[in-house]
Amino acid sequence: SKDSLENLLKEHGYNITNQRLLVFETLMTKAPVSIKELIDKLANKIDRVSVYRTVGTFEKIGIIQRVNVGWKYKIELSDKFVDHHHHLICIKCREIIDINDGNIELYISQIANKHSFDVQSHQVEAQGYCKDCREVK
Amino acid sequence: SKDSLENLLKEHGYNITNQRLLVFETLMTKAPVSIKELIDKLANKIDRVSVYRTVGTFEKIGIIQRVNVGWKYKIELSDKFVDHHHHLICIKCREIIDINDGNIELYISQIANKHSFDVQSHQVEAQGYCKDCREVK
DNA sequence: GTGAGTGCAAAATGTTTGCACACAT
DNA sequence: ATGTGTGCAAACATTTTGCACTCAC
Repeated sequence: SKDSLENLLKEHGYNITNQRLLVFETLMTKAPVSIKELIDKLANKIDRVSVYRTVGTFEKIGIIQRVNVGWKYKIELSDKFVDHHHHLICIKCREIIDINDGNIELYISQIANKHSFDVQSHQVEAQGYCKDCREVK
Repeated sequence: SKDSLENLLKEHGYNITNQRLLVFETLMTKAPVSIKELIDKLANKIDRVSVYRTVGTFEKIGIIQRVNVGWKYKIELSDKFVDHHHHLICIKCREIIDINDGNIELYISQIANKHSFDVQSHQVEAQGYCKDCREVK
């Protein structure tokens, strides 16, 4: 049921290029990456500028989403490719733990209804100490 | 029960200066502001660099918190000065609607427990169309 | 062949740092 | 008087733009 990169690109009238495939491939590693990490990982394959542009078009057609980590953002594949989830972020070791649970969506839509607000997307994020770090705090 | 700026500064060994008072005053207008807006509003009173530094120290001692709006961040007074809340952000008119509700904290702590995660702070944010904009979408 | 995509250079924007002077205590 | 805070200049980092060349279709 998950979409394919090629289809999404074609659907929106974008060409399939080696650079776009490479960026996508890098994002497939699952963990959110900062744009700097993305640029560095692909440094000798894609120009920095093209990484920015690819991220821009990927975002526009819903291939990726940005998640906020410590007031910088990171990039991860969108719900079209990965199950919808949220993040727990350890403020010591910087680990990012995915959480999946339907209740929160229900909760958000209830609140939104009260305000006649039509929700298109949402994020939940919590910072704290992960299992390993909470002991040595 | 809310703290005062002066106390917090003194407690942490910071001086009370006109610049810090001015930044605080600007944030009192309640709506989250971007750092650019802050700099511009105070342009002929405080140097850009000092705004950055003031935001840095305010954040360090918990006077302000950053909220994410469309992958940039904005700045607002922390829970020490304003009741804890979350945001609905209209993707058309950019209005930010505060939401207050205790259930979500309960929900987050439940999930965190499952992962033995010790939550220190959290954010919930939803994007969509506000009451006025959903009709003309 | 044609238009979309890329790389390179450069501009624009955002943020941090060093240092001399000014101000709060 | 002392040391913290500020402004200015400059460094540094991040993101965007212009343009000629290249590649996907």
